[in-house]
Amino acid sequence: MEDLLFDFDQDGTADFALWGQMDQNFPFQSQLDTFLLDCTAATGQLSPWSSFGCQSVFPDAQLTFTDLDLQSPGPGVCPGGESSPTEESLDVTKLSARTLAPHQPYKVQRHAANIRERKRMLSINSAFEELRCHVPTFPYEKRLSKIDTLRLAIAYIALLREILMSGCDPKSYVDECMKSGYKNQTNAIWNTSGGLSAP
DNA sequence: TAGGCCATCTGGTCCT
DNA sequence: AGGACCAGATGGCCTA
Repeated sequence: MEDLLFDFDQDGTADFALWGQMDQNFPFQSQLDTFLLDCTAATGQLSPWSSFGCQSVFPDAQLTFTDLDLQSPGPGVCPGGESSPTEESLDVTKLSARTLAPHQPYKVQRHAANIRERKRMLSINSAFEELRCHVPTFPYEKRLSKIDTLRLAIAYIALLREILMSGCDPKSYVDECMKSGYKNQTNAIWNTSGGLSAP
């Protein structure tokens, strides 16, 4: 599923679509993401190229938050289903004044580590979003998955490299690809989710 | 309903 | 010692 085939013969507009921007279907994540991105940026852990502006929401969350009794009892176990991030954010807000239970140092450390990990993943995700904005897609395509984003980026870079090496006008090069059937030197395929075939 | 994708938690390892 | 990074496990959501 989710096959993205950059068929240069698709229609007469394909060559321009290649250079255009981009994913129109991108739903700018959830309120939570925005919320936590705010927090992340406030703590200076956002990826350096991110352009998200933000305010600190609970910058000291690592130090203040948690009702340890509400923590999940084990890996992946969340009471009442996965506690939605929004719910957790609310909990954090509600509980921010609480102090950490001194007799549960492991849980405190573990929870702090969880928060750091979440922030780290958010910074990775923001980098993926940034990358998605630089990988050409057709407007009607749905949002690229992470793996598709990486694969398309690889293929796109390969194409750009070939254009540079060729010294041709980019549009002429693409036109030539369309006529002859595109196959680049690295055998990268403009096809996602099916996997890039190795050279 | 199965499979894909994703977020989150967790424990281990490495680095500073 | 504490933080960053990583991979495995788990569960939720979405789509064909």
